[in-house]
Amino acid sequence: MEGGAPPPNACSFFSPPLPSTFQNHYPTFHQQTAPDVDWTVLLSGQIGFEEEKPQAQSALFESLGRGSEEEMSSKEKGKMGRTKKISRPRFAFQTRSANDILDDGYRWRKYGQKAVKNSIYPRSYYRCTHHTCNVKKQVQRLSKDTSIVVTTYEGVHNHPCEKLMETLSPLLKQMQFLSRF
DNA sequence: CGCCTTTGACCGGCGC
DNA sequence: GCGCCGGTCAAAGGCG
Repeated sequence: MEGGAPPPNACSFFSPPLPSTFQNHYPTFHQQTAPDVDWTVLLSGQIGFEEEKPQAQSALFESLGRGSEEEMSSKEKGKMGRTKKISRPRFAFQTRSANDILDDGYRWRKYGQKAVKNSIYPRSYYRCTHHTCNVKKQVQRLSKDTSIVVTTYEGVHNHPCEKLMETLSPLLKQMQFLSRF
């Protein structure tokens, strides 16, 4: 389903298909990515809301072994306060990389790992460590092509990216200093 | 000591 | 109702 040749290097990944929301919220991707990362497929190039999902994305979800991604949209079960069923933006993309974990500038805490059907590799579940932010992501290596890692983001960060701030703050200080003259 | 991963248990949805 | 499956919890342990 990946139409066309995969972009050869990491940075070109950002050119056309990247959704602006993604760039806004994961600004450090192009700075932090390891050299061995080869961005192969960005699914859909848009935030995959549950109502309208792009073809490529549903195709990926199928290839990941999940029939449908509507599982989050049902009513509030409210048992144990465990489920917050809010319709959240979610999208997935594939990368070709030796390590499963991409450094996207945010801090993540792993909260689970499950073996999934149709895949010899487990799926890992991560949550953003920021208190007020409950963005999640799933990471899974494809069993068909073991060099490909599929990352699925769910939700939008409601706080700045710490690593970006770290990188930027000395620059900002210098700019402030220079602007006084 | 704080933050993280690991890991088995638990829960809900879904198909039969 | 039952069993499978995916997602989450939480205790325990590791590491700097």
